[in-house]
Amino acid sequence: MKLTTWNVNSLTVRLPQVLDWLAANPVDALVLQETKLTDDKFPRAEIEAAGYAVQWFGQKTYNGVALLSREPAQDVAKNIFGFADEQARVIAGSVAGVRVIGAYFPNGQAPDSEKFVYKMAWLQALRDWVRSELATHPRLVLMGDFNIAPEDRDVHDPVLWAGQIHCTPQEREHFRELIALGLVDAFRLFEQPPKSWSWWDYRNLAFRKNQGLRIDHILVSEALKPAVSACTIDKLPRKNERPSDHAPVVVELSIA
DNA sequence: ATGACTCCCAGTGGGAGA
Repeated sequence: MKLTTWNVNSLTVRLPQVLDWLAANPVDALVLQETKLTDDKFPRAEIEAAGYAVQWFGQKTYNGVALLSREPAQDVAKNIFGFADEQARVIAGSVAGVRVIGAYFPNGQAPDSEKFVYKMAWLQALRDWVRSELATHPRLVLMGDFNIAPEDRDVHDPVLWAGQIHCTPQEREHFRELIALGLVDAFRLFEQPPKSWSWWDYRNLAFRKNQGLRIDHILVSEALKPAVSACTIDKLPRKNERPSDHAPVVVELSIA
């Protein structure tokens, strides 16, 4: 079983790249972030024609998430249960016996901003909700654009980024608390190339210089951990013309 | 370097992203 997360930074712009990628990389489920589409504009027909069932939850201009899957997802949920949120950030569904949660975590903008306060509240609500989801769905995968670089080795220049958004102690503590629910960072189960990032700024030739952050993650529950056989970042789409600034992250599970 | 790029909605610029 293969699962993938990809922040596409506008599905309107990136749909052809997503379909090309899926043709070359068939997966059981793919969660997208930053679709930036209202639900009436979602390209359902094109995705279904490519052989995927799809659920989506979007809004104008910002945010927006989707869950593509070979088998139709069951028990689909949108956003964090019990957390009133005007922003479309979470979509969840059960695919082949695995609870798949796709999330676009708030950016937070700056540690002294109102958006950071929202990010902290969102993270707390997510944790409480994921705890209850785990209780009912032990086989669970939480993946998406976390907008958190968990450790200094996830940052191209930890001195430059120290205390900056994505790298604050508060964000990293929230990441550790998610892990403490009984999840594991699938990427770190394996030896990885040093300087592995999932995002590179569009500016400053950052991709060419490999100056990035690892902020897109796949967390799998302890029940699924023994089944994880690989986890990789696919840098290839970042080399496309008009790429997303994020690369897809792929996890492989040795289950049917 | 208070920038740089890309997207969006706007409307011939500005906010947001990370």
